[in-house]
Amino acid sequence: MPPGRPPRLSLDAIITAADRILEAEGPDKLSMRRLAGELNSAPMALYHHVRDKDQLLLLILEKHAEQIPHPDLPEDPQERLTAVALLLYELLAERAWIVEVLAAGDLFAPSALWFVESMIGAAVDHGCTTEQAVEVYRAIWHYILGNLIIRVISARRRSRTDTPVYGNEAIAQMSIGTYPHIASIADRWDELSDRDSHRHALTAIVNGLLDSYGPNTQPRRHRVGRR
Amino acid sequence: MPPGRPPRLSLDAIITAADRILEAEGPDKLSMRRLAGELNSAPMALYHHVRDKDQLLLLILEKHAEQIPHPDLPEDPQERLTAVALLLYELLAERAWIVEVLAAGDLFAPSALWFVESMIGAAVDHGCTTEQAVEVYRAIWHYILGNLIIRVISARRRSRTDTPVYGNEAIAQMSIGTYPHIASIADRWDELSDRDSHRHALTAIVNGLLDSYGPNTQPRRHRVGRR
DNA sequence: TACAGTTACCGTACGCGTACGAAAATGTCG
DNA sequence: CGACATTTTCGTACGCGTACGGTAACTGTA
Repeated sequence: MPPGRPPRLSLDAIITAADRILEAEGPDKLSMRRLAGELNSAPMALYHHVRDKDQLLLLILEKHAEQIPHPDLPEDPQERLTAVALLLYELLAERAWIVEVLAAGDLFAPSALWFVESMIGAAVDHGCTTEQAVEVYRAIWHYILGNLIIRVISARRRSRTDTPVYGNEAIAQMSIGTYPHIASIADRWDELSDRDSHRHALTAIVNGLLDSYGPNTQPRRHRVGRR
Repeated sequence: MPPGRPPRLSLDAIITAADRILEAEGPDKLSMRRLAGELNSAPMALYHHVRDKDQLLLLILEKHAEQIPHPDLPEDPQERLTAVALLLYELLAERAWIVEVLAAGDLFAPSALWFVESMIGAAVDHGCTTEQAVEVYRAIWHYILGNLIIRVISARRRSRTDTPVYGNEAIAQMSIGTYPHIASIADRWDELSDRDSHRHALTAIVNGLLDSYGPNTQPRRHRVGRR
């Protein structure tokens, strides 16, 4: 029996309670004070088990990641990389709350390392050096993160207030004459933005990255001609 | 002379003061209370001129954007798109504080619309339809944003505490055996992450996107084979 | 029993963004 | 001179994350 005051809280209980609030009432309702209340404890007591709120969210993500089965993947490296990236995207998109933490680092919960490994592995199988594969992985990750952040944040803003996003009027006004392309689609901007084109874009990005580091290919700083 | 209490504050003065704090002491020091103090005013007085802090930051960005000259660009659409994207990236990377607002929407200050227009225009010149060009632009923007966010946030974390990022120990432990590729570069992870490979990645992404929507090309949902 | 060591908890306090409504300072009108 | 409408400023208050230092509850040892 270890010495010291016996714990009343436990990391597991904290994570479970936090996850429950998250699922039931959304990320806005999850605060350290609220969580402590739920656990009949003081807010600062949580900080003995958790460094900060970000780490708590990360731990919740880890818990989720553990339960995600690893699917069978295509043989072809290029297809495989695309498939994993898409899978990762969709899993994260279902959990809007993580976006706030994801930015903190480029790797996530330990259990989610599988995704990193798969993506780097696919790039290596395709012919990349390990260093190149890491760069490919990071580029894809940056794209996914940027996409998620914009999607989540603007969705959240829409749900809070009914005023449209910041500068839509700016588009309409500024662009006439000066910015012909923008003007020509200004009225359909939101529609075009909402369309989930991420499948196509992700595929194209993967192709572009792998092509640039392809087998029998020296890294090219700029590829000017087409094909 | 309009009726009503004469203003003591002005939007311009607010923006200027905020920008000064930002340049001089960094984003951490810019708070609404501090800013109000600087202007010999009460915090809530600012909110008559500005919707919220995010909008204030956006206005500062707008002020910066006005002063950025529009450079000459390459003729070739593909090169041009890459050049604009790189330029945009570098301009934003110099202003780490904006990252926090950028997420709020996919377009930024009105003056920055020039970038959007240039990128969409280049894609159109390359042979994209307008709709496709918007998708290309957004994909590139997502990548840039994701890259910036990770770069800025992790840099900020490093500067605050000297403890390394979250799960580096997790990499080292978890990955041995299970995740061979990660294990093989675990010790060099930070080094590889820091390397600014964004030029190459951005070029490759642009190429991939334009190829996928290229001239004489039907939009392909998945391109499986190579070349 | 007394005391030290160790672990877990918590009370207080700070600065943050900002919602809300009252108050101040001007114009105009009767 | 009021009375009023209009515009701007501001005092108060809420909930947030969390730094800091104290206290409580247990173990072992003297």
